[in-house]
Amino acid sequence: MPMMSDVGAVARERRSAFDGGTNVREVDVGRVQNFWRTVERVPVGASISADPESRKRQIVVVSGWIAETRILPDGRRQIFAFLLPGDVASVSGASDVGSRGLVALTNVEIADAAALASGERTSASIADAIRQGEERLFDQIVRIGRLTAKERVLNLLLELHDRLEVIGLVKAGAFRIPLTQEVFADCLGLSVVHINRTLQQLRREGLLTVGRGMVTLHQRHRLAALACYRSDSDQVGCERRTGTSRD
Amino acid sequence: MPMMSDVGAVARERRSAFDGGTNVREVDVGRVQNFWRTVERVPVGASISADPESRKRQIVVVSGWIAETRILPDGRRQIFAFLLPGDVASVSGASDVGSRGLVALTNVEIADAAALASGERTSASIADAIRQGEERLFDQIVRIGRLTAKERVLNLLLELHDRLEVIGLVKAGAFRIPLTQEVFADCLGLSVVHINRTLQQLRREGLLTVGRGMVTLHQRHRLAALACYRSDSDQVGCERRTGTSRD
DNA sequence: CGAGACTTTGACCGTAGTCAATTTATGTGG
DNA sequence: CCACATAAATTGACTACGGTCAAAGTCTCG
Repeated sequence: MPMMSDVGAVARERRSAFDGGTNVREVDVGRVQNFWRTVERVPVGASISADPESRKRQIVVVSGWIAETRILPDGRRQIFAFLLPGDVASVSGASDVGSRGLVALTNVEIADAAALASGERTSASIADAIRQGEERLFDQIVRIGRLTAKERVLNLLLELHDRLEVIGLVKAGAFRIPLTQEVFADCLGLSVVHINRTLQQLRREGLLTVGRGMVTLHQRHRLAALACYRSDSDQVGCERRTGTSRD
Repeated sequence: MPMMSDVGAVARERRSAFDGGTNVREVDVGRVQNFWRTVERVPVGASISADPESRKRQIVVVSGWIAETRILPDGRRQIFAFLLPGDVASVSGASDVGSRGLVALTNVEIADAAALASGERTSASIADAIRQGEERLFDQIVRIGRLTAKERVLNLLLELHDRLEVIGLVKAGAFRIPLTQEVFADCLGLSVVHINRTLQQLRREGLLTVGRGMVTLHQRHRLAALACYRSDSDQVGCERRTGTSRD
């Protein structure tokens, strides 16, 4: 039985992402309409690059999942982060080997961040989204630099859970992740096989339920401790750290 | 015979860091004087935190090395980046477990970035320094996420070499690194023992010379390929990627 | 010269990777 | 609605890169 999949069927997350995602409410109607005019659709698997003329540009994810990646000349791939509805990212021109690139993991809708940044409240929330994105890079570094495979998987799932919850994409503790185990592996610096085995172990331990693109985390609090997970500001405890660890 | 050490004797890098480091020349005298007035000394080992009142602040490294780190509740440590003369970083209040903190790896001199950001040229170069710092975070993620121990060490050394060269701290291909093998390990997500063995291997292969806080990289071009190193914009080739690799 | 901080080494272990084959979706055309 | 092709998830066997422990060996410096 498959665990995750659905790399393309989850794109209709919903338009209302911004109602809860970034704090963009209370913007006057004119600007909102102008904003929606810039929305653009990107199909699964497509890479998002800036128009040839316009050097750089910042986009806001309206719906769908995007992966920020880099491909090494020998084929190895590293995914830096996942962009969810409400997230902001800057797009560079080239998406070739060696540089950073954005790839749509599902059908995606993106819009121009500039079109939103008209009011001070909106531009402030955009700046905030960017800051959070940077903050997550540090978590990512800790994850692949100092956590074990099990901790990495849990930690990432916890982060995704919390981020999705904020934008209302978690129902009854469960949420969709349109991620292939391979994508997971490339994000966490592990091999697909090992990701697979780690997930199974976590399932056997009853820590989570995963399959068909859906994930449910059980015992959130305990998981946070197990994965050295720190939700945004508060930091949680973390087990082990003495000699060999089995478990 | 020791390889690296000198965790504290290398702080007098030189005042002229900015002459070549960031593009801050041609600023009027008044501002420069005002800037130097904000310079502050930090002793080796001390952690740099923002004053209790002033929430956040940005600093510019004038001389010495700083490590941007995070300590996990169980003691594991991850170093995100090394800050060299000319680099800019934002300091948060707390430097406790779980959050990001700056630690002086040598005696350090730092100044207020704000004091520099008066002219448009200066503030532009500061923004540039920040952007480069962010860019390096991605390299760091690739390093610990997808490179082997040997590649990580070489890659980091190459980066440090290039950064130090720009600010004139490389003489005859050699440069000082006031880094303990332990610091190296915590940055690259490896154990001290393995860092030690990797360095020895690299030495035996004649790829580099290291000891007494000095490092010299031999065959730069070949190293870049071996370590998947991409100097700033251009990307270099990368070997291996098929089955077991000995070497 | 002794204490403490670093670097080295050796022995041994285990987490995670590689290969390759199998099973299970998912999707498409008839 | 079924056969087949393809993508994704699993498994088993075996390997190796990197970690842990612990005991030297070196430096540095007061």
